Amino acid sequence: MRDREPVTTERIVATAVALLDEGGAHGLTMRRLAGRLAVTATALYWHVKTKDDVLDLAVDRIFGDVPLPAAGADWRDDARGLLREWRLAMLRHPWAPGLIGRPVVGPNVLARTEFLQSALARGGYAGRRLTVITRVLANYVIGSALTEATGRAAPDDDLFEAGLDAIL
Amino acid sequence: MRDREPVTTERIVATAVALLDEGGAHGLTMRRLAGRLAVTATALYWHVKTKDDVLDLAVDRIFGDVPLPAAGADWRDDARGLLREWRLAMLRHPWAPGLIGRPVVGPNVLARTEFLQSALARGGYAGRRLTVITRVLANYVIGSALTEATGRAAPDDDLFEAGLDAIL
DNA sequence: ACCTGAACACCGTTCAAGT
DNA sequence: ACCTGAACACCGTTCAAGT
Repeated sequence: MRDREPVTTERIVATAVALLDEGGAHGLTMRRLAGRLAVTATALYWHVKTKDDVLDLAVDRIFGDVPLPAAGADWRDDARGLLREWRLAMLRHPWAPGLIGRPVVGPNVLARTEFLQSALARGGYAGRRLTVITRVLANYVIGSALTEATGRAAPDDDLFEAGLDAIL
Repeated sequence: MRDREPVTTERIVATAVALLDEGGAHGLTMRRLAGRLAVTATALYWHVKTKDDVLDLAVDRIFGDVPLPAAGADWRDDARGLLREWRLAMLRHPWAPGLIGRPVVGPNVLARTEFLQSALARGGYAGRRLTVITRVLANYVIGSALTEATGRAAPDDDLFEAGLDAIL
């Protein structure tokens, strides 16, 4: 009852991210989420259709922290900088890579993917070659984050960078 | 009560895979699993420590279907053949990529990773370069399977193959 | 428009008890 | 050794009702 800011979708998502950071996928519960917002669990369903919605929003939310710089001089630096930050954002929220498999693509993820693609296009890639290289890079980042975030492989910035060297 | 074969860990895992195939991560329930085996939910806990154990076993189980050929003449064919089958196994069980993020590595996954690494070693990779290329390839496969299995990207064998061309 | 309360149909897991 | 039954502390979600 300390909590008197109105419940908004934004506050729901922010709190969901906090809960996920604290307890992993296991830590997010509609009831717990509601408790944090000083509201009944059932109240959430006025703002949000389902728990899966909350998960989708939470995943997209953390990609909002990946800086989307203005296109710089060097397209390669632009692309690699984005991929670097992309990976780091997921390592900061280790529950994210496993959830990235959800079918929904949020606006933040979309914007970053498009930035990557346009940087590569400036590098001379086009058509099918552009599609291939974009996918290879994006999938490499996702796979890396997934294995590193769960401790299956120790996070290693240099190794990740060396992998980029091998591709781009 | 039709079911009179004894409950074993193997049967538990096989049934778990079936349940996951039918209903995704959402479809696997200790109670449902037990029902299929004509046994009480609590009986499972004699064979298995926790539901997470079942998930780990199920993930490793499907990698047992990835053929581990004898090392052939062409190391590149060996490596790419394995990666191809690896991806296909995950696409046959779309719940798997998202669960691959669990910390536990089972023996089947381990054996396949080692086969990949040894094929690449035959190709002349060694030391740090070997580590890097192994990771790049494994992470590319995992990332591809993750995005394709959930319909975020349409599965496309040729595109996947073209990605391999760009790396190896 | 926004929230509560009660209710429904579930969960995973523990533990004493049976055979 | 292997399984049951009862129990505990939870879940997500719907829906009528309140303000």
